[in-house]
Amino acid sequence: MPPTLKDVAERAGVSRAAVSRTFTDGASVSLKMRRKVEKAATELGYSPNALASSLTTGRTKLIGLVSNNFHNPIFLEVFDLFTRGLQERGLRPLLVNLSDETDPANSIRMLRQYSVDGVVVASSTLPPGFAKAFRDAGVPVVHSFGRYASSPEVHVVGIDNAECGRMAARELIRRGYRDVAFLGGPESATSTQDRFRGFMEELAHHPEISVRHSFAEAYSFNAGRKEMLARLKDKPAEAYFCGDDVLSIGALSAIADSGLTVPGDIGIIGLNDMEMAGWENINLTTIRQPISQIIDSSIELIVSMLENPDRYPEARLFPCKVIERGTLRPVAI
Amino acid sequence: MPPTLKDVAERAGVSRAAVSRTFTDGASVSLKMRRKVEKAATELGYSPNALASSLTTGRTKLIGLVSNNFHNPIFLEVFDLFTRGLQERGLRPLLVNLSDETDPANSIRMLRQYSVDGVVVASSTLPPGFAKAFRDAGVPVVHSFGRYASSPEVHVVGIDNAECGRMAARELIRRGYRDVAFLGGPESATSTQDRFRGFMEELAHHPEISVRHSFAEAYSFNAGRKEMLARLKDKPAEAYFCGDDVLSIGALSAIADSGLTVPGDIGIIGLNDMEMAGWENINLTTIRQPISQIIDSSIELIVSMLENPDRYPEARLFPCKVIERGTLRPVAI
DNA sequence: TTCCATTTTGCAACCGGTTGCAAAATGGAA
DNA sequence: TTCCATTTTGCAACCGGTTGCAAAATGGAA
Repeated sequence: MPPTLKDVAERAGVSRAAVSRTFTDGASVSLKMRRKVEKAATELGYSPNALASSLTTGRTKLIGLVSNNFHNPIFLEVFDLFTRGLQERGLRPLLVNLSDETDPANSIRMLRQYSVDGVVVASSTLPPGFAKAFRDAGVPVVHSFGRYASSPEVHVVGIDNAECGRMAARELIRRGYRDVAFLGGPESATSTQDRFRGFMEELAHHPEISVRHSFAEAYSFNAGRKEMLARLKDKPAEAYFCGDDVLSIGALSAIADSGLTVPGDIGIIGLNDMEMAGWENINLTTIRQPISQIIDSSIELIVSMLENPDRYPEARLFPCKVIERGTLRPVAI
Repeated sequence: MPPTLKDVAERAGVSRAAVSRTFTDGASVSLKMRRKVEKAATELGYSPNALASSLTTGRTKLIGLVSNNFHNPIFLEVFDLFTRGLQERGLRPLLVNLSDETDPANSIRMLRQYSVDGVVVASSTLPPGFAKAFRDAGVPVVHSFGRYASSPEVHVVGIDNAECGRMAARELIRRGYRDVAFLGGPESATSTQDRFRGFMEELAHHPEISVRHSFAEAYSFNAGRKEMLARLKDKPAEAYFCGDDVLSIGALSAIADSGLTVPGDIGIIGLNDMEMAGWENINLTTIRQPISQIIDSSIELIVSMLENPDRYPEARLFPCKVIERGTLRPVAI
C-alpha cells in the first residue's frame, strides 16, 4: 500500500537506481536529479523500506535488547537509557523478554531470523553461557551488567562486583561496625557471588570483626523482607550489606516492622542507587552503579562491533562509589 | 554468512520452492520431501530469514511498542506483560521511546520504514492525536491506557478515569472525610483531566463537603512530594485523592517529613496499585487498575486488527476497584 | 495394465530495495 | 569547436525469500 521506490521512479521519470541513490548517503547523484526525486518522493509520501534494503546491505540496524529482569525498578532506567541511546544512533531495539526462557537457543534463532545486527544482553542474573551462545552463533554481542572475567569470552560492560563487596566492607568497618553480615541476592547470580567474595576478602583482614551471610531468593522486595525477617528472629548483625537496593528496601521494611530503627539498631548499605533509593522516605545509603556510563559504553561497543565484528573481547568496568544517606550510622570522630 | 534457502535446496537436491514450502505451514509438501529438507536444514543450521519473507507476505510480525513513560515503575510491569504477551503469539516488539519526541511524524516514518504490522501506544500522557496519527498513516493501532471517548477514533483499551475519580470521591465520603482534595498529575494529561472531572462530579452531590484541587508537574515522586509540601504550608485537607501511586508516595514522604501521620492526620488514596504500593513500608490504599487485563486485551485487539485492519474502532474499559491498605482511616461504625 | 483425479514439485516472476559496470552526460581546457 | 577526464545515470543482476501456474508424480479404480 505505501509507495515504493518504483512509484517514485515512475513519477519522477528516472530509473529506480537513481531513486535509491538519492536516499543513500554518499551515493553519486546530481543536484538536479536529487531535486526531481525528492519532489516526487514527498508528493507520494515515500520513505524507503528499511527491511528491503537490509537484504542487500546486510544491515538491519536492529539491535536485540535481551533481558530477564523485568521486576527490578532499576531496569526501567536501563530500558530508557538503552532505547534512547540506540535511537540516537539510528538503531532500533528489538526487545526480548527472557523471563520464561531458559534455553538460549530459542532466543538466538529468533534474533537471527530477524537478522539483528547485534545483541545487548542486559542482566546480571543470566548464566554466563547465555551471552557466549550469541557470540558462538556469530552475532556481535555485549553483555551489560555481566560478570567481569580476566579473559572475557564476550564483551562485558559493568562494574567490578568483588570490588563493590570490598567497598561495602570497608565502609562498614570505617563506621565502626564489629558484627556485620552479607545479605545477598540469589546465590546463583554471578553478581551476588562476586559481591560476596569481595566482602569476605576484605573482612578476612579484620579477624576481630565477626561476619555472617545469607542469601535471598531473588533480587526483590519480598525476598529481602523475608530474609531479613528470618535474620531478626535471632540476634541480628549490627549492619548488613544487602545484595541490591530493592532487597535493601525489603530489609528496611522488615526492620521497621520489628520495632527496631535504622541506623540506630541496624545499619543497611545497598547497591545500585536506583532512583527510589534517594526518595526521602527511603533514604538508603548505597553504592552507586554508574548505569548511564555502563549503557553508553555498551552502545558504543556494540556500534563498534558492527564495523569490526571480530574485535577482541574486552571487559569494561566502571568505578562505583558510596552514596551516603541515612541508613548507616555516622563515622565516629 | 548464515545459510540460506538456496544452500538448503542445493544440499537436499530440491528446488528452493520446496524448501520454502516445508517452512511455511499449510503448504503442500510430501512427507518424504519434508524429511529430506529438514535433514539438510538441521545439518546446515538453517532458519528462514523473517525479514526476507516479509517482503512477499507483507507481514513482518513486528509490533511497534511505543511509550513515553519510562519513569513510572508501573511501566516496567507494562513492558514485561507486553513483551511476554507478544512473544507468546509469535510477534516481536520494536520498542520506541518517545520521551524526547514531540512530533508523531518521526515515529510514524520510522515504524513504517520497518513495516511494523501494528502499533501499540502505551501511555496516558500522550496527546490523543498521537495515536490517531498512526491510524491516519494506515497502521493498525491500539492506544492502551488511552482516553475513553464515546466515539473513539482509534481502539482504546484502559479504564474509565472519570469513574475512578467518582470512586475515589465515594470512598472518601464513605469514610467520613468532610474536607477533601484532588492532587492530580500534570494538568495536560487526559488521565488527570478525567479523574479530576469524575471526582468533582461525585462531590457536586455533596455540597456539605469542601473540595479543592491542585496539579503536580508530573506523575513522579518528586512532583508529588513538592506539591504536597506546598499544600502543607497552609492548612491541608483531611484527605487527598492523588493522581497515581508514585505521586501518592511522594505525598506520603512530604507528610511524614512534616511530622504529620497517615491516616491519623491526613488520608491518601492513590491509583494504579503498582507492586510498590503493597510493600509493607508504603502500604498505600489505592484504586487498582487491572493492568494485565488491559494488556491482554490490547494484544488481542492488535492481533485481530492484523486480520481485519478496518475493524471499527472500539473502546474497551475495565473496572477498577479500591484496594484497602493503610492510608485512609477506617469507616466509622 | 490403463486411465484419470489428486497431490506434489519446479519454474519463473515477484516483493522492495542496492550496486558494479558500462554508457551517457557534463564541463573545462586547448 | 574538439577533446578528454570526470561525473552522473541506467541496466541488469542480486539480496532471501514466496507463490501462481503448469508439468510431473502418485495412487486408486477399472
